[in-house]
Amino acid sequence: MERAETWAAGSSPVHDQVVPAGSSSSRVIVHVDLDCFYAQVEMISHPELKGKPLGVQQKFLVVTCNYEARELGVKKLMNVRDAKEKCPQLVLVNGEDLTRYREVSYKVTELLEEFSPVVERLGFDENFVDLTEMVEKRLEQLQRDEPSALTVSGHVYAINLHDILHIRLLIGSQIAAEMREAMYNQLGLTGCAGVASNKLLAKLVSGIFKPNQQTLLLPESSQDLIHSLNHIKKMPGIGYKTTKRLEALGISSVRDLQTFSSKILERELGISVAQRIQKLSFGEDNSPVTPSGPPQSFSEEDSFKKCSSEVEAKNKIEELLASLLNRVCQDGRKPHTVRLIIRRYSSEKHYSRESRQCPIPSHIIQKLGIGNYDVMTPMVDVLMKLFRNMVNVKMPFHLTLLSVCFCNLKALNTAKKGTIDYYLTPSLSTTSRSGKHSFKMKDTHMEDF
DNA sequence: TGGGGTTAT
DNA sequence: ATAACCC
Repeated sequence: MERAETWAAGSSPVHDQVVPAGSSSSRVIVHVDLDCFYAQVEMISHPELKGKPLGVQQKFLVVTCNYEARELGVKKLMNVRDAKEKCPQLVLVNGEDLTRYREVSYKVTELLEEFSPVVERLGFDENFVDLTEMVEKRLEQLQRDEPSALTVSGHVYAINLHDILHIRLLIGSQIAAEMREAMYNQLGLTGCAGVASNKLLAKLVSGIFKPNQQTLLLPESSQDLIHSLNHIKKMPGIGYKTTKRLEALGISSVRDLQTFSSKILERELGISVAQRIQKLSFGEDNSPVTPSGPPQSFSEEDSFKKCSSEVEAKNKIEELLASLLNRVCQDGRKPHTVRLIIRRYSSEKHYSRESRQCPIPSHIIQKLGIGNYDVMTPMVDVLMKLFRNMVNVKMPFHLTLLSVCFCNLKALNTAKKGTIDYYLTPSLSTTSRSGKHSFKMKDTHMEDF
């Protein structure tokens, strides 16, 4: 593998900082970012596509593409028309079904969790891992087994081996290299990594050398890094809306935000957002790496030019629901809430969705683990009630998106017979022992209950 | 702009 | 239920 790079231009002043081992104030975080993820998954599924310019299409967009395509001028989220014009040889595959991408995405997260359980997902192709504890262990092991045996492989710039913070980050970058090696050996995937002292900096630095490389940020270079962002909208955590409001205040650069009056910013954006983003502008981010665990929700959506009848809507909802039920079945947990989301056509207005949600009736929840067709009809009925609550079907309407979401997921019941929980659990102490449903219990695995 | 996700209010 | 953020 290529060597790890350290992003630091100038010479670093050598001031020894004494931070006690295990000090809570200094963390080692890695951000792992897969290269053009959907395109990589497609090339693994279809090896004959390797070497060709490849784009992944959703509706009329090329949502991502491999580096061969990028060299020929194709960009992410480019129109299919423009992309074909730029690059007539472009091969397109449909990527509207996310199933395979989702599966591979979780394999990556699980692989990273083997290094350290504290892994936070960001989308399908990015993960943060808090390496602080693992680094501490390796440091202790080094001091015990091989005193003064820490070697730097490859060229690392401006590192001070007498600075314990540098050493800890360096060990973090060694772990990052092992993670990328494991991703390649076990899953065939390449990606970037950034190692730094917090999530913001790790994420920013992971993108410095692209593709399939990793970068270590030493604390002395963090100001250079954040000022290399030429606009505040590039700062993760400052989105479309906040950018507009900041621009209205005359703030456009990172330094503008750093030097802007905190009082006025708090008045304009609220204390929470103001304080958070102003700290971000200094490269400060104390947000923890929060283990993602299993997903909080499952959703499926479809967008289209026009849906204007109830029958049409019902057909689309049935399609979304069928896929969702398979996913819920695989997951094992049971959702207790269902939500329907729509987007209405509007000529100008920016992108707004409406939703209605309700609890899933308990008799439907019980049938969720096992099958498909018993649940299909009553669930569609529930969803169509939500639909008619949002859309007056007696009036003309024009929708451009439908989405169904299952959330409020609860683990399967582990209540054991004879315990208080058992008798307080309706599905166990009442329904499953009484009458017509009891035969179903024979088909399902009792240890699941 | 797609087809997903999360948290805060 | 919506709005903001992330990919």
